[in-house]
Amino acid sequence: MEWTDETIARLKALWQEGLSTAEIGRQLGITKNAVVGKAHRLGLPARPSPIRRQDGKTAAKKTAETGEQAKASAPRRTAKETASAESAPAASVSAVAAQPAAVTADAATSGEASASQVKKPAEKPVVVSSTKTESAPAKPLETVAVNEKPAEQRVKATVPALTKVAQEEAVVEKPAPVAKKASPASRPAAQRLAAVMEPRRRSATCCWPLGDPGTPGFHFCGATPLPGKPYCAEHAAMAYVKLRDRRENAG
DNA sequence: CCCTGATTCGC
DNA sequence: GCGAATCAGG
Repeated sequence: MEWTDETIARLKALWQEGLSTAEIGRQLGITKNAVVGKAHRLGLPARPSPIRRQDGKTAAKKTAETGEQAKASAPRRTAKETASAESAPAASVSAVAAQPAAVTADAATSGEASASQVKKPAEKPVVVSSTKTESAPAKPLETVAVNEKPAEQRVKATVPALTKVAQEEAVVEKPAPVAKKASPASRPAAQRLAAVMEPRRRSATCCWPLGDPGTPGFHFCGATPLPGKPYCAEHAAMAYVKLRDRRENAG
């Protein structure tokens, strides 16, 4: 994997948005291991994990093993076939969304998530978390955009297609005709703040992140998004892909 | 089983 | 530095 500034930036952005490592990996066309490893090396903040390993023990065990059978090098390399499981046939046709969860807020609003299988989406650190953006130094208009970025909305990727349809229907609200980028400063601060904190409003522009957040060059796609989606048609196609099929085309 | 993230360690 | 293998919890 060639970690260009581009990919690193995207990793950072997606990581900071709270996407799962596997999710990030799929979008970048790499494995979750690569994502985690890189994130770890970059010193990115560890995100809530239910797991914590009992240190020392396993390490000692491994050390002992390698110590004893130093000759039998690279045993697990051969087990590489196991990895095929990940890139294996994506028979599942059901789920569709990568992170179309934006809907969570909207669905809740309309009160009909029909979420028999939706796992309490609200318990995730969704919208609020995106407020802690590190790209604050940017221009005000970007600050606004940041709060509408992709991950502000993530839902369990396991959301069934049916539910997704229901959600999309629930989202058919008309986005306020607000020219957010056009004249942010022309609006009263209160209004701008309100706009920022309004989770239900769909972005007026495609929020696909480009570049490194926190740097002047960072920007969002900016194209006209699909109705009810944070991305333009082009990037929505990249973001909303079948669960298992993503690794190929992402990137 | 599926998912998740963290760590280790050969390369 | 990289990431597959592995661990480990949900």
